[in-house]
Amino acid sequence: MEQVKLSQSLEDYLEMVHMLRLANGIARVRDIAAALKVKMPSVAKAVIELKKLGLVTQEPYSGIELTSEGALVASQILNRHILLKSFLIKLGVSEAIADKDACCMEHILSAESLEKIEEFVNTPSEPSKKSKAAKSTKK
Amino acid sequence: MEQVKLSQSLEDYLEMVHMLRLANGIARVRDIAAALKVKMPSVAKAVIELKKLGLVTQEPYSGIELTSEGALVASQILNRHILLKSFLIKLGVSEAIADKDACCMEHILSAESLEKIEEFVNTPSEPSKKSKAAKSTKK
DNA sequence: TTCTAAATTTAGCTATGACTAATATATAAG
DNA sequence: CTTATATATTAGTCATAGCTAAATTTAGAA
Repeated sequence: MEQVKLSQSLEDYLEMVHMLRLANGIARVRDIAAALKVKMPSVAKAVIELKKLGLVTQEPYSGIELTSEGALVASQILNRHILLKSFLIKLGVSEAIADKDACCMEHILSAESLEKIEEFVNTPSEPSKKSKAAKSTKK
Repeated sequence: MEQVKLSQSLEDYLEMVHMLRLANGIARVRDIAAALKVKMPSVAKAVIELKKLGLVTQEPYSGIELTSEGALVASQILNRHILLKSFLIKLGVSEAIADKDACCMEHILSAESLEKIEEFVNTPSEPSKKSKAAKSTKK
């Protein structure tokens, strides 16, 4: 595997294809545009790029499919998103903001930071009544 | 104050002007280019933009100065950088990676997430088993 | 079936932000 | 003081990624 290097924008499009297919079974240009708050021609252009990269396929005028490599990359991105969202929520960030910020962070963090964040998320927190004082880090 | 909305790129340039002035007393195009790993003409262009926005001033062929507003915005960005770097280091990320990742995160996180991260950083941690945590002489 | 509306695509414009090459200015060496 | 080198600027190219307007195709309603 040659590790495709995607722009943040293309990562967003690819991830959204994956999410819409999980949610609706199909990823349509219209829905991608609505979800990412861009216009349909922007989606069409992005899909052309993703096709060139071998990450998606599409019959003309129909829904977008993921190739096996596209599915792999998309799920990696989605996993980062989920991890980062959980992480922010654990810090006390509201869900909506956690989702939005995770969406930006998922494209930029190094493997090392992601790893440490994962360790943190997987560390059970002590009886959290409201304590802002973390005590024991039991693993 | 009308809250200038800067691109990530311009935030990086403005922050670097500030850092170089703190470190060397002067921010030169050459040093900004070296620090941000871009070429000098890219810096020149960015400086033109920052001048238009009233954030920096510059005598032709000399160093870049911050306006009072520029200094304010730059120090806000730098403070975010410092916070995020401390945060990553507290999670166990190495200093170099923490610095690099902080540099990306500083442009994207919402006020709410920054606030929660700040709370986390300011929470004393108990003796960690692998204390490779903060101890470093940051520059 | 026919036609209208929605979805998709194409063409082309704009802004940002990088680059190289060439020019202008400043600084340092002799 | 003159000149070579370093620094800064200008001009122009390219890629990304958004947009609008217009053309094409699909699909649903009459």
